[in-house]
Amino acid sequence: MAKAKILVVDDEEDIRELVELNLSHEGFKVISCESGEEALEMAGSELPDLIILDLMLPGIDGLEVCKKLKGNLKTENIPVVMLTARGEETDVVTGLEIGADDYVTKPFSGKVLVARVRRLLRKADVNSGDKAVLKIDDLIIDPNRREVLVKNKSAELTFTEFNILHILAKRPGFVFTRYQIVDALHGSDYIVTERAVDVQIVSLRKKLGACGSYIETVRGVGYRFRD
Amino acid sequence: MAKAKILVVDDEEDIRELVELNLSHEGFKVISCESGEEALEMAGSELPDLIILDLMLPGIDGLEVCKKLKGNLKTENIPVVMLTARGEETDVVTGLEIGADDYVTKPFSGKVLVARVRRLLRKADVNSGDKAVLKIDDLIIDPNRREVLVKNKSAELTFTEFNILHILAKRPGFVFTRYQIVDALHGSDYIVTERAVDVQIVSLRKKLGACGSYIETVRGVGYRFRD
DNA sequence: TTTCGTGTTAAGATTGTGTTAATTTTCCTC
DNA sequence: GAGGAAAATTAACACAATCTTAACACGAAA
Repeated sequence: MAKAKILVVDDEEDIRELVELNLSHEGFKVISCESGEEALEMAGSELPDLIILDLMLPGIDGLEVCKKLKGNLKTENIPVVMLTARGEETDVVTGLEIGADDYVTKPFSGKVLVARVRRLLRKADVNSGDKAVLKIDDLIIDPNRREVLVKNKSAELTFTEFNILHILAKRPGFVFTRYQIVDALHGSDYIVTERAVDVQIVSLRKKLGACGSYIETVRGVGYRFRD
Repeated sequence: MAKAKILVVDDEEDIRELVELNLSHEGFKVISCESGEEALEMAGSELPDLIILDLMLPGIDGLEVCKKLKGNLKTENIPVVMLTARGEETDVVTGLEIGADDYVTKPFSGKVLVARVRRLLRKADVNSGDKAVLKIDDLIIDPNRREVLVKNKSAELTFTEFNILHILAKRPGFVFTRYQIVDALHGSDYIVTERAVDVQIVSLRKKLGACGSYIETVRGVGYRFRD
């Protein structure tokens, strides 16, 4: 997976920095915040690949944040690691019931934390089902290689082009509005013109050559991959 | 989605106008009021698609309004965006607990606000449950694909044709006046001749071929989908 | 710096939608 | 039934909305 983005939520600066240091040292992209509210907001807008969540937070506490995350379609699949102090085991149980995916008790070693994170990311990666190779007639889309073959010849797509194609092709026939596409690409409240999508579609079709027509425009709505 | 109606509640005229300007510029229909009491009244009578609610209001404050909205069957599903000044974070927490769907802190950029509004509307749209596939004998209507099959052959409907068919078919036997149809398509106060609907119906029937007769005209009233 | 990816803007092409008006159908009354 | 009025259908046209495309701007990476 391309450098995973991890959201760290803790109100104690020491701990937050410790966690950040460990993770970024291992090549993860780290974003962070101090409160539950911010966490919910950032989870929705940044769509991190994993969230490390302290149990004790001012305002909405970790349990509540977790519950909300798991209750939201958009964030429900983001793995959550709970950070707890020893002696809060009761809450840990509750956390797991609520849908946290793992927990680490303070004090913890950086290595342990990183190992847990890696494990969860691998799991999520496998479960995401986004790695299946799609074959549609002369078109082969391989998410693992990030490679697209048209009549067995490689089409050099850019990052965004590939993602759009993948999004559409995963659900053939299903219509996506331009904003749904933008949402899937970047988080929500990523601000662009609808035309930006059109432009990508144009060059995507061009690069797909004969298979370009697989991408249909649905006037007044958006785009879809031919079924 | 037909032009969404948005209720803006703020006692400061500047802010209200700023919000209104941004939203109407983006094609939303905007209604507004200055107090919590009016907000509750208008929410009930106008049933907006979304409400933007300032936290600080004279009389009933934003939190209270939100709570009442979410506690009322009729309005509980209307998404609420809270407007707060920086430093009112504590209230934001409460706001989210109470059921506000998002919040934007002042000062805010118009683009961010619009992006948030769009996101919530999309979410509401997806959750609205209007995505069920309808099957009536040889006719299959799939809102996700925006596709209509007549005897398993795709009928290429335009945006409006599809919407009209969907509106009628969702309630077989139920008669819709031409104006009800227009209202459902575009908001109310969209000005057209009744004949405009007739024209759409004609080409709709033509494209539906054998299934065209499923759409019955009810003389002097409007149209209905055969039961 | 140069190149490449991405987003914006605006002009042009295409398709969709609404109006008008002539024509046909329906239904009511005689 | 026949006549007539009201309503619905239909086709032709105008214009409006939406999509496409090209040219440009900007920032990040090479």
